[in-house]
Amino acid sequence: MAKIHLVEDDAEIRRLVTASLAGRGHDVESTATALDGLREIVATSPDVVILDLGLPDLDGRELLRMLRAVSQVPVIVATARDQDASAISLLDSGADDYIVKPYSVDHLEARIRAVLRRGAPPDQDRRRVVGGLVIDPDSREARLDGSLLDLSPKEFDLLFLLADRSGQVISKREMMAQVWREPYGGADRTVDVHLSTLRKKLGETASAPRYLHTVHGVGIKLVES
Amino acid sequence: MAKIHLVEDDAEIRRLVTASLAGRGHDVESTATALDGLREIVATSPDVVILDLGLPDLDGRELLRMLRAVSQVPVIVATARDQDASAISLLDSGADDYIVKPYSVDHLEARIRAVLRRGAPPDQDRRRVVGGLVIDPDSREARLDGSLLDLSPKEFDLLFLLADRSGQVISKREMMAQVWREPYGGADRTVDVHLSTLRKKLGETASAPRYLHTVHGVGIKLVES
DNA sequence: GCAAAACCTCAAGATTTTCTCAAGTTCGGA
DNA sequence: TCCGAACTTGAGAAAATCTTGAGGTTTTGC
Repeated sequence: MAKIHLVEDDAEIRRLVTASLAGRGHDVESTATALDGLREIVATSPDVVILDLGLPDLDGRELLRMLRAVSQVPVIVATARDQDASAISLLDSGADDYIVKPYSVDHLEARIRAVLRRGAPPDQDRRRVVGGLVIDPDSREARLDGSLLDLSPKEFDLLFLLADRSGQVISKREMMAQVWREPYGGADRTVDVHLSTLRKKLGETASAPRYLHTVHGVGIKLVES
Repeated sequence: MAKIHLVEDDAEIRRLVTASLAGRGHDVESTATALDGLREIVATSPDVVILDLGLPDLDGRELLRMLRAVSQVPVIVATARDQDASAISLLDSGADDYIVKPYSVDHLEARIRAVLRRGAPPDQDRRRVVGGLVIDPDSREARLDGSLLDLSPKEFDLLFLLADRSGQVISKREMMAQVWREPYGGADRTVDVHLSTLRKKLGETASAPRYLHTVHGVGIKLVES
């Protein structure tokens, strides 16, 4: 599920938490000291860091500050009950959440989820739907009437460009500029060939198009039927 | 923002989605059954319909078909994950988009925006309208009394030029300059021939013009009747 | 009412633009 | 380095469009 890094000096707790989270499908690594932790976190860039206070070599606040200098990773601070106040104040220093020891792994996982959800980029959905065609640039999947199309990178980009402005005619010159990022040298069959294979994969022909309609002398537009 | 109608039999989901969308400034109504939904949609003509599959009284496809018989309103189909394929296939049956349950309201709103955007005229609308003639240079579509005309590139450009300055007389010299980007050699039948085919496609003749009026000795002007 | 000038139409031939196949070329991973 | 998918390129076929020349019509000026 998520890649988690645990910084915790108590070997027993480390073993326990690691095992529990791993058992829930997470990818867990751990270190026992602040400096090791810092190094590992930077090297492996986990999705979340769980940081125990009271590490032997460095104050939690100190580690947090160093970490924030090099990474935006969400951090959950774990603290013993009597250190409560100090943990809360850590929220101001860059921690994203805290949990009081001893904690249950259920609780911990709930916090992890919350932090991940919060930090995740607003899940804008860039899907484009045109009739029976669904094109999702995030997963780079395109479906026709529900079944997945096997498209090469250029083919996908081309189809997305056309779908993004479906109904509008797009010139080959523009396709070349958008998809290839190159100026268009007139006598170029590259775009044509890609359109041709695209048509083949969409199960249509140039003379009987379902989606890719050529507008002679101008370009191509994507509209259904 | 938009007037939305939700058809969803689960009261809890209905309450939740309604509240969320309303909180974002939308005007939301909802119904729990297909038949109520149909009635309400026809009566209130919303901007978008969100349609849950698996309604108690009627199959989603059935409702969609009935709805399409009386309305062009954009429909977003909501479906449980295991019904995925069926939802996608509904795209062929008149749905405009789909979303998989459970969905976040963020997602839903993104989809709503997408379908509304699709229906709305593009940012800047370059269309020209003269009587029953509509000419859209972005899609390169020209319609006469609602039905699509099949025009060649030059014909389209010519018609657009005339429509762009409808009411004004435009000389052949200028047409040649604008559409052909070439100096005008007096004895040139090219423009005449194109105007002729254009008239044919507009269903008119030179002696009984509806749109293309000849101004003897000067040029042509496009005005209705 | 007549002739000249300006327009219109038709159809065939010339051109332009697209499409597709097949044969290279590249590029990244095994 | 070798293999294979992806991308390019060239050439010819196929479409679609454009142009041209030869009349036929309508309009204008006398």
